[in-house]
Amino acid sequence: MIADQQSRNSGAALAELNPQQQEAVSAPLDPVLVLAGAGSGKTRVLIHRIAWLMLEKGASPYSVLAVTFTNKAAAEMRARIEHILGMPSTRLWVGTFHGIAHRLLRTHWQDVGLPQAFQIMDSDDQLRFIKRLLKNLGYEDSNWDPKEVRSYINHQKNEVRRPTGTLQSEDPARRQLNEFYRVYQETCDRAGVVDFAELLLRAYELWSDNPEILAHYQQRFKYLLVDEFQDTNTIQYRWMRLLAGQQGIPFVVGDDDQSIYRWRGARIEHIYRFEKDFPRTRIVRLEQNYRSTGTILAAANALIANNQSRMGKNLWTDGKSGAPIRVYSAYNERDEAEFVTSRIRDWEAQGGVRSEVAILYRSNAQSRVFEEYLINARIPYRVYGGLRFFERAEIKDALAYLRLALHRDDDTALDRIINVPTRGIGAKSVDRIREHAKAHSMSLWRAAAELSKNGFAARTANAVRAFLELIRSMGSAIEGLELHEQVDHVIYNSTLLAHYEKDVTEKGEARVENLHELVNAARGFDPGEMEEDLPPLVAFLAHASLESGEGQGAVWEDCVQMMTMHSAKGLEFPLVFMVGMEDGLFPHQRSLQDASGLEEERRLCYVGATRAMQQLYMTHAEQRRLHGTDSYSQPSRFIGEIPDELLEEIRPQIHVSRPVYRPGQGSAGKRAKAAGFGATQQAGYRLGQRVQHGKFGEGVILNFAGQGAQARVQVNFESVGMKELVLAYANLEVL
DNA sequence: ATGATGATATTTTTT
DNA sequence: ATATCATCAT
Repeated sequence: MIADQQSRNSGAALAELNPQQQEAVSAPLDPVLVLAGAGSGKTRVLIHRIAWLMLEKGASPYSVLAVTFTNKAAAEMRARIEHILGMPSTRLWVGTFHGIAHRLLRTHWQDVGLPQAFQIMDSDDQLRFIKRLLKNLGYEDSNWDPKEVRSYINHQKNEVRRPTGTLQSEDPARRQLNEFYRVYQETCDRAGVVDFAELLLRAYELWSDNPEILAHYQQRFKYLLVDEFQDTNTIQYRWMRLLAGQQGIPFVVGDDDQSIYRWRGARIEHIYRFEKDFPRTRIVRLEQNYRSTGTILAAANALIANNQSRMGKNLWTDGKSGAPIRVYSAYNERDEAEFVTSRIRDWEAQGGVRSEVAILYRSNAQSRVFEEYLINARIPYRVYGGLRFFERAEIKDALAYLRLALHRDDDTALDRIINVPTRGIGAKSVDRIREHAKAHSMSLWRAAAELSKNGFAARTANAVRAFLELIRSMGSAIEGLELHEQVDHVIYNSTLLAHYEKDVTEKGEARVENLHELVNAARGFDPGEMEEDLPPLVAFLAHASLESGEGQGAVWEDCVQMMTMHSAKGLEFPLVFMVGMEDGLFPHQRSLQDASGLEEERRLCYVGATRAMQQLYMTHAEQRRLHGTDSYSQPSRFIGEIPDELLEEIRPQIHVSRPVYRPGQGSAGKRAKAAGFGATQQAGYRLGQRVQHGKFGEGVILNFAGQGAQARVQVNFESVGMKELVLAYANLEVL
């Protein structure tokens, strides 16, 4: 299921590559832009380029910097490089932009004015931080949404803008935001915490402000390789341009048609301007696809051709054209799930492997119905996405204790756990601690200490003192312990464990399990060379912030894979279901405002379709329960953009798929409600039946109501949407 | 200080 | 449907 299966150890850098791949891999030592379509072996080319540089050009591993966007991709890349070189490549820098920036900052903390033991805030920490600060500054009533403030600040940073540089704005609201940004940054600096965007910005400034340091790295990293180049945002691009300078040899690989992260700052334009910024750039196109059938590629090509702004590429294959793309029109989301489930059963019956099947959807909420049906059919599945290990509340709580035990002045940590588990220090008291801290510009810790001596009522004072003492004793108790013993000590003595053990629900059990798993993670923690000079606990905490912990405790069972189309990027599956293909859902309603939003949705659809190797299904529902109410929509326009001759419409089964009653399942009530809506057939009509109306045109029957002469029917018309008609007068023609 | 109740707003995700 | 958040009563 990982892309690029052809990668076998070839021994030589150029073996088993097609001519275009070879051209890219062995391009002269000048800047190279590889435009690589889906499934054309782009990561493979990047890896072989590194091997080629080292084996053919005698490049030292020391001179190579390879950058990716996710930790998973970085790990995979390192493994594949080691595989192809046949030796461990510890000297090679392979990492994410953030990981590399972090490493630079740990080395050069003095040059960028950070404390040696600076802490990293993940976006959740950042949000809490902003909320707290907003409160502190009395912005409570101004209807500022903390999330919007966060995205504003991050956006500024991603665009390489400091508050000082942007303060002069005409718009007063904007000026206020910038002012807040300024205070936010000051507060971060004082607390010695760094958010994700700040990692990149500081690393950028490290170089832009210190020519001699920049020169050192420019000399060292002669070869700079970037994967998924279309996902770079402004700061990342400027950073790599700085490093490349005049002498560096960047090798970037990307696909403008697979750019789906504009909403988080990625700029496709970097692909377009690359050859302007780097003279003598050689552009290589990889258009031969090794993944999908001709039909799937033809559909994907036709679809993406509707986008105006693209560099242009056409995927081709010398393989078979394969089966048509099958389109199923369900009449509601349950029918859709049942259809998919039954097709997966068929796949299994024919000896297919479950992990070769993927259900792809636009938004996470859509997974639920499929889970229900798959559970019922006893088909194991795995849902990707959702909370990762280190993002779970109980884990973050435990880590906050550790952080506080390590640095008393870590306000973010203190704020998080001062009353977790509840120990009688309520919001009011915490507010007073904040006030005091603010008034005397001191940390929350010191403020709490001072107020506990003089200023709180006896009961609160006692509670606060007990808390302070708890942290102090933790601090001294964990000194000198092994990392996993430190973690173990904290989860017990913080009473977090006992607190969650009281919760006998599944949720509570999972939390207890997670806390134990945290001890395990600490036991198995290997700082790697990036952080080997740091104290283990500091390294562990940085690791926890930077790596959210994908794949923690993953059970390797043969499972159907369920995920959003976003997270499917880079993966491939023999059998793919793209579900919820409805206008409003996909393309998503909120992207329909402007053309560029729609184009990004189309690229997402392109990404989804090109995941499929052999068989692609697209399904949509006439009626869908969304946010608790029913909505009705038309098939996605993207289906219409695929030539008819590539599609095969699957007629709804004659039996109306009414959920079967299953004894012992909890949601019988729900089901009864759904089924009890009315008959599923009525005098020549059935649910899902296409009908023609004199005035409204074509539509689909979604419901029946009433009896005899009052019998009514709900029809979703293509032109006017939902209508309820009295059968006796409607004069519907069955199609 | 805390648990219950009602209003609100619901893409996509990595670091 | 559901999760999160503010407000209110205990």
